[in-house]
Amino acid sequence: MIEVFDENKPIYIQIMDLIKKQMISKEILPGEKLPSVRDMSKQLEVNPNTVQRAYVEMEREMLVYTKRGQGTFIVDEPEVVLKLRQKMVLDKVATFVREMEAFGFSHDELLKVIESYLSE
Amino acid sequence: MIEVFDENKPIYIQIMDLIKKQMISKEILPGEKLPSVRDMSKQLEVNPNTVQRAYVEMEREMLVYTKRGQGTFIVDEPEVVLKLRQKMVLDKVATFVREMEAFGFSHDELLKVIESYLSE
DNA sequence: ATTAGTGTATTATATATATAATACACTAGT
DNA sequence: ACTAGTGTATTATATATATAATACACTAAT
Repeated sequence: MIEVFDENKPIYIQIMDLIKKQMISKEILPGEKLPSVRDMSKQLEVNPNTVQRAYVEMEREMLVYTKRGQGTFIVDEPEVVLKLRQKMVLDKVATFVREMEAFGFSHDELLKVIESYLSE
Repeated sequence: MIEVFDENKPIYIQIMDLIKKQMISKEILPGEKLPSVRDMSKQLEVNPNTVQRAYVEMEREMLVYTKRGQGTFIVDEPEVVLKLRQKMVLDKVATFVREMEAFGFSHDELLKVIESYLSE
């Protein structure tokens, strides 16, 4: 499995994160078809059942839907993707801030660290 | 197990992260004794073997050492903790930036999102 | 010597995760 | 009707993770 987000997580979770990332960055658009379970499993060098599990979970989260015999598709409503984007961005920022605070960083220090990192 | 960092990770990894966080934020200092395997397991409501595994892994990483019959201790050299802090902070910042970029955020947008989050 | 508190080791069991191989069912195009 | 490409289901196996219960070995204090 390719490393896109975090290791030490189950592969099926990593696959879900990968697809969500593609939805958010508009690499896949509402209504578009995902690679078939078999294709995706070859692409990621992962067992088809693992991809299947990721697809089923995402269907449960109402982010994709399935047409039997045809494939699995991203939901058609762009609003859903927008909300996902907002939620994931908020989550990432909140987690980052919380963890930096846990390290003893003030908000000012935190901003400075990022700025200095970005200016390299 | 208490949720301090990330779920979807093995508990023994979460325990290691928890201790590292305490080292970095100076909640535990160089040379100090960690809670015994049995105490820690009660504190975290986790099996003793799981705590043991976390301790062994951290000894492998040279962040703690063990005196048989006495306990497990944070390394004595403050430099080691400083290096850990630098490494973990850099890692967190880099990961955060990388993931936000993957979401399609420019550096400017990224800074603005954090600033607006912090000013709430 | 005894005791209490340490780390350490062993064995068994359960659950989640991942792979593997195979089969079935639906859909679209020919 | 046939075929290729879909999702879906089943069964078996392996590995990592976590718990549980127990025992052993070392250290310090009494």
